[in-house]
Amino acid sequence: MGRNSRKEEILHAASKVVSDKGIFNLTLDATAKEAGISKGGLLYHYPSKEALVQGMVEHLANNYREKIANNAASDPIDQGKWVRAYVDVTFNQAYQNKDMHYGLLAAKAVSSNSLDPIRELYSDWQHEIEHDGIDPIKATIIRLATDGIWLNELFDIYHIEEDKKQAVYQKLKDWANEPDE
Amino acid sequence: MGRNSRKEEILHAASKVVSDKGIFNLTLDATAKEAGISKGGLLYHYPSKEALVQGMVEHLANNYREKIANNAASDPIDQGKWVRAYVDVTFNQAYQNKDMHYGLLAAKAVSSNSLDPIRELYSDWQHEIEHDGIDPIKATIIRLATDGIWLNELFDIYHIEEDKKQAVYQKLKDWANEPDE
DNA sequence: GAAAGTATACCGTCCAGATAGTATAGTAAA
DNA sequence: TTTACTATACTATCTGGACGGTATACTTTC
Repeated sequence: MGRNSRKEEILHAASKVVSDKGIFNLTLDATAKEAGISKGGLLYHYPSKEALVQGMVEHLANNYREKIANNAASDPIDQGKWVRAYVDVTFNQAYQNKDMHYGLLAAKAVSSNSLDPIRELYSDWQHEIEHDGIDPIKATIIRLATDGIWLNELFDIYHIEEDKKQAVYQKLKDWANEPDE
Repeated sequence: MGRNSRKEEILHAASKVVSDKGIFNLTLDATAKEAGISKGGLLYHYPSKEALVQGMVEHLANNYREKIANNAASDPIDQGKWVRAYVDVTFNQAYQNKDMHYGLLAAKAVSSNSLDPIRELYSDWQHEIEHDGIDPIKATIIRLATDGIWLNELFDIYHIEEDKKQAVYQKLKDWANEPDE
């Protein structure tokens, strides 16, 4: 733990700064203060602001990829397993460390390449989802609707009510269980 | 035209700066240069950066609201007209001045209240969509999937291919035409 | 086993450059 | 004469990041 968790603490602190104060206030000073270390210490771990944001994105991408892969692997039914995994993890697990999503906001703000790991991730998932044994367009719509929820929340445009969210979740999962039409 | 279009030109220039150089480079200098006016002239129209961003968001919200309201009003069939209007406009019209969406990015970066007009807009639409004569959960999913497309593009996470986009569009419209289940 | 060296993990200060916003003097046109 | 600007100069503040130092633990060498 000791060795690695320090860097994670910093990433978490950076996310919190973005979440609390917005992207423009994601500064090295603020991050260091939030993480309880000095600016010098922060720069020891992440030698530039860009490296810090890169770290946020990579951490997020790795976590997410692993979760969904595990979920898909443990699904007893082959047909639709990737779609279900995507829906399940995004609805139920990703919200627990939602603050990590703020890494995306930061990445979008800092530079365009820093989003590369995310683009690759979604490109891979899209491929799995389209070859998942269910109608690829329907599968894509399920994916897009799922994205719609978390992107709306991330952007602070529309926050779906909990009961409505559950109803949407159920319907999307039902669709993911129907065979090819 | 003369009086009002100057302000619009400035808003457009600001969007272009965000689109080309990212949120962090949306500066007053860069916006003025892009709009072909002096910094003093820019500040004459928008006395602060926040006012500029506010202008971007309000202009975007007004345009969007009007387009969808018109589309819904001219739909011969009552049932599902708001859902269809939302899907139609977002898929077909909003992409033409896509750069305006960058106002959202800027607003998200600058301050949280500047997104208020957008939040109100979406809150109103969500209400219409849920009372549109079709299953409200299904209607919400259609809305979310539509959001998924443009938010993914705005965020630069996933760009759907044109033919796939058309197929999704068709299926969503079909669903919006089916009666209540 | 002491001395010397090396790696890791920080701290705190300093500075150049960028930026928002102000001020001001002047211009053109309606 | 008011409106709609241009052009330039200036201030105050913030920020990234470089840098020099410190503390500790481990390793090598004699």
